[in-house]
Amino acid sequence: MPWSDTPPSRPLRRDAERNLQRILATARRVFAARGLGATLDDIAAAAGVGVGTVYRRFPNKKALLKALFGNKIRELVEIAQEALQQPSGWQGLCFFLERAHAVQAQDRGLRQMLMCDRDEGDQASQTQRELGPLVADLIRRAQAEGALRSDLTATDIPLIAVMISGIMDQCSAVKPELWRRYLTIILDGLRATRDAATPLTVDPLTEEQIERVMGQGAPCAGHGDRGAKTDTTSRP
Amino acid sequence: MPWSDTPPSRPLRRDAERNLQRILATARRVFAARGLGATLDDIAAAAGVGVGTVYRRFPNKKALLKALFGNKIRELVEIAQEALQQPSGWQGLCFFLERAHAVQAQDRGLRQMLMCDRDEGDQASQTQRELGPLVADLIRRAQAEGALRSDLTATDIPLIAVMISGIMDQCSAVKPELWRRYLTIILDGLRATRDAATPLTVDPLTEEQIERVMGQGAPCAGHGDRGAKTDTTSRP
DNA sequence: ATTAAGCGGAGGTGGCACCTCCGCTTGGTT
DNA sequence: AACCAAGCGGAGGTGCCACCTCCGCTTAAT
Repeated sequence: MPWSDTPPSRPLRRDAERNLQRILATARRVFAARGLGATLDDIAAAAGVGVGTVYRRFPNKKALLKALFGNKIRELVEIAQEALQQPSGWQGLCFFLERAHAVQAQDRGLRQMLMCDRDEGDQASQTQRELGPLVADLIRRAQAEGALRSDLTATDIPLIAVMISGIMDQCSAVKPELWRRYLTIILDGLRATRDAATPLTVDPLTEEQIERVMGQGAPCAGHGDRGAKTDTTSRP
Repeated sequence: MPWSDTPPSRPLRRDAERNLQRILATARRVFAARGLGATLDDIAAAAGVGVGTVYRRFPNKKALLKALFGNKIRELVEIAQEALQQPSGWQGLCFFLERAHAVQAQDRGLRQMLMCDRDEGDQASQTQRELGPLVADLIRRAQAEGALRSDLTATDIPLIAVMISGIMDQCSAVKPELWRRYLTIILDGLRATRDAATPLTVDPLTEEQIERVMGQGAPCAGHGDRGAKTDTTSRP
């Protein structure tokens, strides 16, 4: 299964198979916790194997990522399909946003994958093309009922995901479920009309927690990403 | 003024003064456009001077940043004060969120500064401590009127900023004013009750634009930040 | 017992940001 | 006009870190 899709040339030796599984499991865990920036060296160490062992199974980091995230993204399509079964369009939309973000909440690497790391023909963007029509349908239905504000479009959904992801990235270490609080607020903003606000079931961050999240020593280590050098106004 | 706060040891030579101003102006522009990750080498080149010239005026990058962002952050305090003058609490809150984010929209570096790069006693976190009570007041007033949902707290404000910043970071190159669309939605989510949804005055991204924003080749270059190596559960 | 498959992890490679240093240039002064 | 300290440029030093390779040793399988 790894190492491109060459047919099962021959079964691996038992220890090798065990190591492979260890690597996959550890990689999932590490990328989920630390994001795609985690190095294969880190993963090897965490899995208790040498780097060489990782590189024998996967020619490079990208190949490992592909192996890991291939199906994960299909999950979103399944959630959208299940959402379309919901009794009302509005419920369907809520269901989708809730579940899709719950999946992303577990996995920082997946978030980065969805936000920006796609490259051309891989499953990621392909699956996302499948997702598009389903989401458009969810929106259409909810609007037809008059429940969803009429000026919302399909392209708003990924940008809602961008907002919620921001919360997760900043806060998951301190309060992993906090994103639900803000999704509730956003959903209240999406309703065409409503009376009372939906009660927030997740408590806000305390002053002390917010200090920890925004304060000194937070991520951005070394100022992280240094901004595209290539000008952002034109594209080849 | 630069180089710590030693008294005006002696006026600079005319050409040196000109270069200093060039450096400051360019640094503002570059950090605003590319974020704090921009290098002093980049800034020097953009300003048409050598790196050495930059380092003669500022001992290191941090010093330059301090010189640039000192006042910028006070601006937010002033906005909050002006917001407290508004006729209603709700209008005040809207005014504050609108204006405060408008300032951040112009400046990616400022955003990063506010989100995470503070270190202990500098003006940034100090000013932010000033901001706290003002924001708390804005919220109290808007709730007293019954306009703002009663379960919102002061710590929600910076997290709304996190969400909106996410939009700006992803989209400012493609559609700089897009954040207003999502702020409108969030504000509609913050109202205690409402009838119709506030019309969105900013158009959504087109399919083609969203492709450009999320698609292949986006930021995250090299996967940027590689996730705290130090465990996030304890702090010394 | 034999042997190919597998293993580990030191180290090579490349890239990048921060900053220093020193020989040349130039504004200001006398 | 002549002098010289202040200023300048930018090549290059330093440190760091991620990716990946290589080869002598170990071990499962026959």
